[in-house]
Amino acid sequence: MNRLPVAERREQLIEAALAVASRDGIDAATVRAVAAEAGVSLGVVHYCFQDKDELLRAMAHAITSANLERSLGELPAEAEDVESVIEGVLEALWAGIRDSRGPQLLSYELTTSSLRHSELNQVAIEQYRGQWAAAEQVLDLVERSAHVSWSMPRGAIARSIVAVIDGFSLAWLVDGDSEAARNGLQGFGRYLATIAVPAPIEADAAASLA
Amino acid sequence: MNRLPVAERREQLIEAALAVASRDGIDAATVRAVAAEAGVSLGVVHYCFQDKDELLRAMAHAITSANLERSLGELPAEAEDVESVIEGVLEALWAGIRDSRGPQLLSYELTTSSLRHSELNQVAIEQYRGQWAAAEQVLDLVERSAHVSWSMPRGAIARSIVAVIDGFSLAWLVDGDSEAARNGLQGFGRYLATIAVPAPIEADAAASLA
DNA sequence: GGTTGTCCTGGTCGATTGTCCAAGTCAAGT
DNA sequence: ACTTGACTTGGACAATCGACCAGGACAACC
Repeated sequence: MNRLPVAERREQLIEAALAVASRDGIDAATVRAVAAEAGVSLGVVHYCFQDKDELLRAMAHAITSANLERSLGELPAEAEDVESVIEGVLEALWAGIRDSRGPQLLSYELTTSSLRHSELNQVAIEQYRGQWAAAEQVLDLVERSAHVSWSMPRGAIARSIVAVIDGFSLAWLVDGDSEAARNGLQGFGRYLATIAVPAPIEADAAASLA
Repeated sequence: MNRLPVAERREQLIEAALAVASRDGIDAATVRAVAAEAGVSLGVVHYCFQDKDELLRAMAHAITSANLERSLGELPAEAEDVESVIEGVLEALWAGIRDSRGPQLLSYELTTSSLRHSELNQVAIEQYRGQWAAAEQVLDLVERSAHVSWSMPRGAIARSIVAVIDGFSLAWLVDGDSEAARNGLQGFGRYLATIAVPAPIEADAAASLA
């Protein structure tokens, strides 16, 4: 067994916990299973983390960050008409979910666990705050790409984006119908396009017109 | 302890399991906790159910049926314009969820548990089949009340209704913002109204015109 | 080369879990 | 009254869990 500084060992254990929980569910992420996945002995976990809850909180933080990066990582930004931009963005978000079934299911397990166990109280709300913020950044991107603003409060739209993606993702996890999820999100994209309004002439846009 | 025929005892235990799981989460619904909630001794549970999974499956079936009855139970059916009918229907569905936080959270716990544990394999899909069917019946109601049909496949619309309600409900469970959920669902209602088209004259409608 | 402190090992403990069982209790039928 | 069968009781069991600990191993520094 390699000797590692405690900080690196923590990261390794967090990744091991993420692997176990994504593969077999959050209940399977026992201290023993995580230690085995990481290839270390049982005591190491309690040497690096005060207790199991601290490990789970760290894991939750890791998956939240990973989801955020994934969401904002590979968004297409080709300037076209509003509808196409929105469709492309939603398609990219959906592709990220479809290709990570285990972590996505784990996210929902973390949400419900957080709502039941006070030790994980902050996990769910942080998860959603991150997603709502990411959705607002997506709205920024659409605004800049398609030169539009919105006929509804941005916060409300961001919340809707997260809600709709969550809803279709959950259904897809249950029945595996990717096509239905795609179609549903495309329909939502068309709706989003209807609440986009041409942006007023602003400083930069005015400059490009001069 | 009263003596009861096994069938009635089963129902009582299912209700006890529902109470414990709704209040404290699905993990808290241990055989012992359920027995204590029902006021019976430990052995009774295994006298009435082969094992714990059978009890949980029965509980899941009960909550699915309850959700279905609740959804279709108190739908307003006053004939007005499409938008008002849809808004009223969504408001009724949302009210049912808002007033049953524990069971609603339990539903999501059951969904994720079902997706992880093969013993509960059928639970989630039955849950969703029920909800999709209920959503289609809601569409029926709107059609008859407002005399419209739809410019999209009914199945797709039903799936969207369930997805959107799921998504907003989940967010509401996390941050408790009822107003945001209401507003989001109202926005979805306005969208639904845009994909409703006036119904072609049919037999009964034609008769009422004669 | 000895010392110090970090990191790792593997066993052990008490608590909780699902499952099982031998015995007890009670109502109904003969 | 007595038997039969349905229902109940509460303890016992093995398995698994998080937590803890005494000690071994290793690298860095004096």
